[in-house]
Amino acid sequence: MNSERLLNNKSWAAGLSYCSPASGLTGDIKHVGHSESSGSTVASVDITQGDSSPGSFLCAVLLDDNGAPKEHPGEGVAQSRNEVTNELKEKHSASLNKICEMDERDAQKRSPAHRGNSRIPGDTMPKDSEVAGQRTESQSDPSGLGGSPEEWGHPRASSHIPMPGHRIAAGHADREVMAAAALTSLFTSHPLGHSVPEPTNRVWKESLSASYSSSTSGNWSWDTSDQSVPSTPSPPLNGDISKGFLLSSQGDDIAEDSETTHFLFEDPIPRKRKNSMKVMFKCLWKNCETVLSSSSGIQRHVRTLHLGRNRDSDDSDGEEDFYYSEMEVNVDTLSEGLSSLAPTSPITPMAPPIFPDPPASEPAHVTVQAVLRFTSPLSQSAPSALCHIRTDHAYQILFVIIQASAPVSIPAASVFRPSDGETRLSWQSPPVGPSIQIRVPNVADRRQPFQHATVTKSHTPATPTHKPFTGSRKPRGEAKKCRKVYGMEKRDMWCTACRWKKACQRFTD
DNA sequence: TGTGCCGGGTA
DNA sequence: TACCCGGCACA
Ligand SMILES: [Zn+2]
Repeated sequence: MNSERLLNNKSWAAGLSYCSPASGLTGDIKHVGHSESSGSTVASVDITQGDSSPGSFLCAVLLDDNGAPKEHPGEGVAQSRNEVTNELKEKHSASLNKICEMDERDAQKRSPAHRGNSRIPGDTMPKDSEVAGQRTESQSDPSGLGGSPEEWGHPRASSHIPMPGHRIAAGHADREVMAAAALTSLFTSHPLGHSVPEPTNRVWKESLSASYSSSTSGNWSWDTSDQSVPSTPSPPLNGDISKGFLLSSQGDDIAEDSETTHFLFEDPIPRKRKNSMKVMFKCLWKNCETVLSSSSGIQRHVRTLHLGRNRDSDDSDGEEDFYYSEMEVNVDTLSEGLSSLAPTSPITPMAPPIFPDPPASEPAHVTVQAVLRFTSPLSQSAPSALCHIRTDHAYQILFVIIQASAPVSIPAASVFRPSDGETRLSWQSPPVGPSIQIRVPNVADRRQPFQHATVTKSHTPATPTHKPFTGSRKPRGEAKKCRKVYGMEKRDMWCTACRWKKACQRFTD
C-alpha cells in the first residue's frame, strides 16, 4: 500500500463535506478522475448513510503523475460538495485551489442562482421531505428505507461504486486508483482505525480494497453480501470515549463551556495558540459558495440573496443565521514537528458511538463545527487550515478544508445523535498530527464567533468545578431559542417544544 | 420586562 | 399523547 508514500508526502488537499443528520456512515468512492491539463488525479468519496438522510463525505486528493499526493501550492481548499463533484469532474485540481476567502463582490457574483428564489422550502424549518431536494442524487434513498439503526451498517448505496467506465481511461486507471487509495487511506491508515465505529471503519477499508481490486479487475463493484456489519451499535460512553461524547451531555455544570464543547478527542500534542485566527463566514445555501469575512456581510447576503428580504430592512428575525456557517481560519504556519510525527502510535481503543434514534417530529438540526489544523511547510503564506464550520441543518454541507504536510489520517467519523435531537458528528483525533474538532455550538455561540475560539478543553464528567447551582432550576442557557429567534409573530416556526412552552429542542444549550 | 421552561391541566 | 398555559426563575 502506498499509504507510506502518502504519509510522507509534502502536502495534500482534500475537501470534505458532510451533510447528514444520520449515522451509519458508509463509504463510497464516487469519483476518481484524472485531469489531463492539471496532471492531477482526484478522487472523491461519498459516505452514504443508511439513514433516510444520507450524507456525503467528500474528499479530493491531488496526485501527481507518480501517484503521490501532489503538492498544493495554494492555500486552503474549500469545496462544497457540489463544487467538488462537479468541478472535480471538469478541472479537478483547478477547483481545489479555491480558498476560503472571497470578497463580497465576488461572492455576490457567484450566488445569483438563488436570487429571488424562494428560501429553503417551506420558508420554515425544512422538513425531511424537503431536505431531500438538497441531497445529492447519488445518495437518494428511493426506497425510503433508512433511519433505523439496523440499517446503518449496511452499505446499500455504497456497496456499489458507481464508476462510469469512461472515466477510467486506461492510462489513468492507476493514478485514479492511487487517488482513491490515498483517500481511503486517510481514513484507515491511522491506528485509531481499529477502534473506530466498525461500520465506518470497515467501509473505508472496503473502499480501499475495492479500489485496489478494481485496478486489476476493472470492476468497480464489489460484493458486500458477506459483510456482517454490526446492526446495532454498542453503547459506548464508558472509558475514554466518554470524554468525547459526554462532553455534550454534561449538563449545567459546563453550561458556559458548552459553547466550547468541542466534540473532539483529546489531542496529546500541545496545540497551537489560536492567536492568528481569522473568522470567515460561509453561506450554506445550496450551491452558494459565498464566503465573507464579516457576519453582518454574510447575514446581509443570506437575507438579501437567499431569503429575498430587503437589504436595508431591519426585520431580521435571525433566520439567516441558519444559512451560514462560521469558520475560523488559522493563518499561522504550523509546521514544526508535524511532518516528522509518526502516523501510528498506540491509542486507547474506543468503543463505537451510539446512534440513538432521532426524534421523528423535528427536522434534523445539526450544529457542527469542525476544526482542522494542518500545516504546509511549503506554503508559509498559505493559511492553514483551521476552520470552524458550522451548519444548522443536517442536510447542509459541512465542508472541510484540509491541507497538510504531515501524515493525515482521519480515523473515523461518526455521528452521534443524542436524545436532544441534535446530530453530532465527531472524529477521533489522531494522537499526532492534525486534529479535527467537531463541536456543537449553540445560537449564542453563533452570535459570538470570537468568543468560543478553538480552545481545546478537557471535560471530565466528574469534574467537580461547576457553576454553583442555585435552586432546582437549571440555569438558563444563553442560546436564543425559537421564541427569540423567530419572534411571537412567527410562532409557527418555533419548534414544538417552544410552542408548548417546553424546553426548546431546536436550540439546545 | 422579556424569555425559557417546569409543572400541571385539558382534550 | 398532543397541546395549552400559569407561573416562576433568570437575564
Ligand atoms: Zn425551540
